[in-house]
Amino acid sequence: MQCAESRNRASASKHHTGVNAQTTLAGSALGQWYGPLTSPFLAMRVSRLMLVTLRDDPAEAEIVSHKLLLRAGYTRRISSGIYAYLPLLWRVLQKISQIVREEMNATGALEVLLPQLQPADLWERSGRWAGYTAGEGIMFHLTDRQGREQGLGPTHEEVITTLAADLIRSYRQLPVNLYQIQTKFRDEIRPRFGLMRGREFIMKDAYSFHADEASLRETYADMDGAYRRIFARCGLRTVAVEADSGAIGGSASQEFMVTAEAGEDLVLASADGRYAANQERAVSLASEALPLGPDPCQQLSTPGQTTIEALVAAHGFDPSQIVKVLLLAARFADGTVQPVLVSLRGDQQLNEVKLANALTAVLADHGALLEVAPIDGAFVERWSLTPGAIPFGYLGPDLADDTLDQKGKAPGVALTSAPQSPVAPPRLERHFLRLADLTALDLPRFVCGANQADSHRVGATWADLGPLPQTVDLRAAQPGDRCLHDPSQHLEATRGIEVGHIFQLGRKYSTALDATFTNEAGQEEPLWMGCYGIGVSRLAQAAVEQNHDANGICWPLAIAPYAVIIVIANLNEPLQVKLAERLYGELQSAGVEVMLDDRDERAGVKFKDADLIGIPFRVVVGRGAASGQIELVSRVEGERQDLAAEDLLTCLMQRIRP
RNA sequence: CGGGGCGUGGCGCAGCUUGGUAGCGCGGGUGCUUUGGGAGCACUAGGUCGCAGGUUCGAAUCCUGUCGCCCCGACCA
Repeated sequence: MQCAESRNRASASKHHTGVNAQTTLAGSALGQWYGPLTSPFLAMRVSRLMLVTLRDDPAEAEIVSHKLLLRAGYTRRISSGIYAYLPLLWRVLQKISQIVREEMNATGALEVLLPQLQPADLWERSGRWAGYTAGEGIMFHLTDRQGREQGLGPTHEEVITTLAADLIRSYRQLPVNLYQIQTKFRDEIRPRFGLMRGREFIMKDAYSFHADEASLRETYADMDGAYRRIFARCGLRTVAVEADSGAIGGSASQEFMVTAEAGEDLVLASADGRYAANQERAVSLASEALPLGPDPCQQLSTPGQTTIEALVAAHGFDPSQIVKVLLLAARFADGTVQPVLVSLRGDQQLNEVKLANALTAVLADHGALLEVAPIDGAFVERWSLTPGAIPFGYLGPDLADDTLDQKGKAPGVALTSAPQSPVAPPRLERHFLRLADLTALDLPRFVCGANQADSHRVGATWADLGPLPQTVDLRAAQPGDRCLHDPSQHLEATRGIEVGHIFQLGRKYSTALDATFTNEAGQEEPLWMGCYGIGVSRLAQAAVEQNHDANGICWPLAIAPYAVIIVIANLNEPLQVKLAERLYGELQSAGVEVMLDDRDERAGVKFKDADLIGIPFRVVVGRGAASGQIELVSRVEGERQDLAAEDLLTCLMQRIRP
């Protein structure tokens, strides 16, 4: 299939007017968008590549990988969070896809392609339509000409589970694992960093179905292994971490992080390598609290001391002796607005993700959690609460429910939400949900607000404060914390880019969408499910973030758009052109993915570009061409090697396929 | 959504405070010279300053609105 290019090689003139195989759009005959690389894509003349490299960093890019992908001509922004994949990047994406495909297939997973346009009623059945389309929801949605609502798939649980409900009847068909590599649409609150967080991006997503949880665990472990092989084959350094399941739901989940400074996630890991988790999820041992003196509880005048810092400065307390109280309001899909009092030890920070999970679990009846926001003056006004009833800055865990009483207007009159809102109108609960982190509840005696302005209590005990709040793990683990598995170990922080995530979903979606099978005993039961994602386009950029130097990208060989670039140093030297063309043909024939820089540019320009676009091996055909001598340069090590043209193929093959 | 910043030839920027109808570098084209790490010289094409109003004799510049893009945040009372 590479014959078209071979034929043209002979006719390509010095001015490169010959039509190359690449321009015949042979690729479209592949049929599959994300299909494997085939021979028409084996080689490329740079003069035909529409390659535009930039000298200056584009103003739109902030992080190095984004700058390099733009400068080296891999991508262009079309609008915020939406990018075109140019020819070189498309090859990278196809290579990554192919590695993913091979490893997925090796586990017995089946490739499919599911619709991106998905009917609202599917999402209503799973209970996610409102949450995904209203407010902070990320699903692009539209109404078709029949007036039916449709969403653009941000993920495919609903579709795949519906298919499973249709197709899976018996335990004899199980387990199965289906995957696809496809464009996803997510209307991100804030797209950023190019392909890192786009609104349209390429993802591999897989969904497995099982007769029981043990089988799910088995496939989950298979996926863990497959993912490790995929990232290793892509040449990436990754770390697998415990993760929060987030909006997808379910129980166990693990993320795969490409370690890089520009990563959006914070990973906390122990030096012994036995524990690693996303900070959202991480657990650790808090430091011991300093004990407070035995004096009985008494009021302390603390005018203007509304922060932990001020209390500490004025009275010499240690932050660990204080219970701080955060006042928040959680809004749910059914319109409920639930005031929440969170008690934390003064030296600890709230982990919002843990809080959101706790709220979702405790108040499951109210549907999806849409928002958690602080209660402040604006909130008091909005809900016509008694002004001044809530003594901000002096809150105690026992703040009375009657501070939520309304003054004046009848409930809800002045504050209905926009009439066209798809979500139920908000309705304020008139009592607090009281939660406390274990580190706060463990304090025998502590300092806390007195629920009146300018006053705290010293030596309070939980017994003094009425009913105990619900105990939940709410504190954020921090770098330096002691580890649970071995208190002599401490958590260390690394930044990471999440490129993969695997979940044990359980039966959440199968139950909601009535996807059942008949078990061995002849009874119907919901399928067990797992899901497994890889951000293919994000992975490409993460690879750049992890593999670059001052001169440009240094692609790992396995995902480089081409393995080799042959540079003709001086196009006016017929001997050089002739030798380069000969080597170009030889490498193609040997199946090497090779590009030929046949542009009429000075050598320096071509060297710079070769470095910038990051091709792993550069062959320079220059002055030595007359005597059949060429130069082989490795992009990463920069090592140069002079050799006879006849030895190039052998030498390269050793490097490329050791 | 809140905060901050930015929109001026293809790209990166200056000009704006103190209104007088655009400038620099790179890039593009042509020619000559040069030819192993982003060449030199000459000539040349290309923008009416995001868009819409307004003020003014006159607006890239001042005012209002609007659109787009980037960054931080959307928890710590």
